[in-house]
Amino acid sequence: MKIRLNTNSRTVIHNFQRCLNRWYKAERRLLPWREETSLYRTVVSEFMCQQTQISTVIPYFERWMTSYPDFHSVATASEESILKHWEGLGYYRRAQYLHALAKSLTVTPPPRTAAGWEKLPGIGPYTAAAIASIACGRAVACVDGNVVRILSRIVGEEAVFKSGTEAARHFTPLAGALMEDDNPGTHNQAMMELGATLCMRKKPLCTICPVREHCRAGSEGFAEELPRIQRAKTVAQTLNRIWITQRGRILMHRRPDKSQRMARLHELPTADQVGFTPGTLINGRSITRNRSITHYRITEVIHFPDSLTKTQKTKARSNDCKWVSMKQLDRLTLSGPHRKWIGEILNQKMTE
DNA sequence: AAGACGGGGAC
DNA sequence: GTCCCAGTCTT
Repeated sequence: MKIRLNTNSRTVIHNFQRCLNRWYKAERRLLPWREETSLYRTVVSEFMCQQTQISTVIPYFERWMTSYPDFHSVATASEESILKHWEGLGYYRRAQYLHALAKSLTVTPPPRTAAGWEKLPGIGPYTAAAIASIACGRAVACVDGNVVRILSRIVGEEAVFKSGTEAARHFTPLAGALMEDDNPGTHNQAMMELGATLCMRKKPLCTICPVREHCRAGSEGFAEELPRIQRAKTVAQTLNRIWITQRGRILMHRRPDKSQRMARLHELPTADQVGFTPGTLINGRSITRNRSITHYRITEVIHFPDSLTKTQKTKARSNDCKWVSMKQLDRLTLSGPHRKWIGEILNQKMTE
């Protein structure tokens, strides 16, 4: 007999909800934003959790709450400080959107509906539903990567989706049909918790799943193959950067305000920005580091030229490069990998 | 609708 | 190495 979740049966839906809920109450993890709840803590946790694993978020969340206990303290903080708290977490636009959101809430009161939240910066369908359900008690289902994975397995959906976004849209009606009107926030968190701790991408724990009797792929043994989502092919890139110091200062590049990525963050200047042609760097000392983000694999080669020509210094200045004292370096916001590499280089130099 | 975003954990 | 995570925004 094939298992097929009948969403027209109130009895079936009710049973699904009850099994899920009972499991969640017994097994849920204690997370900082669950132990103490507020609208503010929900909003901050949802921003930090976008495309980021919970375990990565927790220390950032704690530090954030110590520095910024409420929306007001975020709204009045400098962007420099906001970005510094986000250093290493990635997707820095989230911090800038959260800053803008806090400022807007000093003018307009917080929305009470998902549609209202979705109009605010950095909030899309998922985050709007999460905040509206968890903090405002609205019965809207959130569909994140966890929920897509669970629902694709429950119905045994073998179609290939072109993107995660398309898959989320596809499963939104089903997620809504499974929604528990009495306790929307708990239901949504239970779904995501199930995805994070049992219905995992690899080796899902189907034998102890509270809703296994409703799951087609689980009962037929192909849960691990779902969902099927097309991924972009890995693209390799190489970037040459320059490490140049002069009288206790280091040359750093501040990314422009309008930069799509990492606006106003600092980096070691690229060879291009300082006017080094590739050929002139071949024989010099260098180190190589790798980083990856989404489907990009970036090899960064950091070169250590002895000095810059006058022309190169002029070019660097015109490209937003500035000499920064080593002491100030700690206060700038760098990307996570940059922060790490610079630390490694400085340690190396100390022991030379 | 597709591509950018530019971190990092878990295999 | 690959996959994808409590996704959103721009083009």
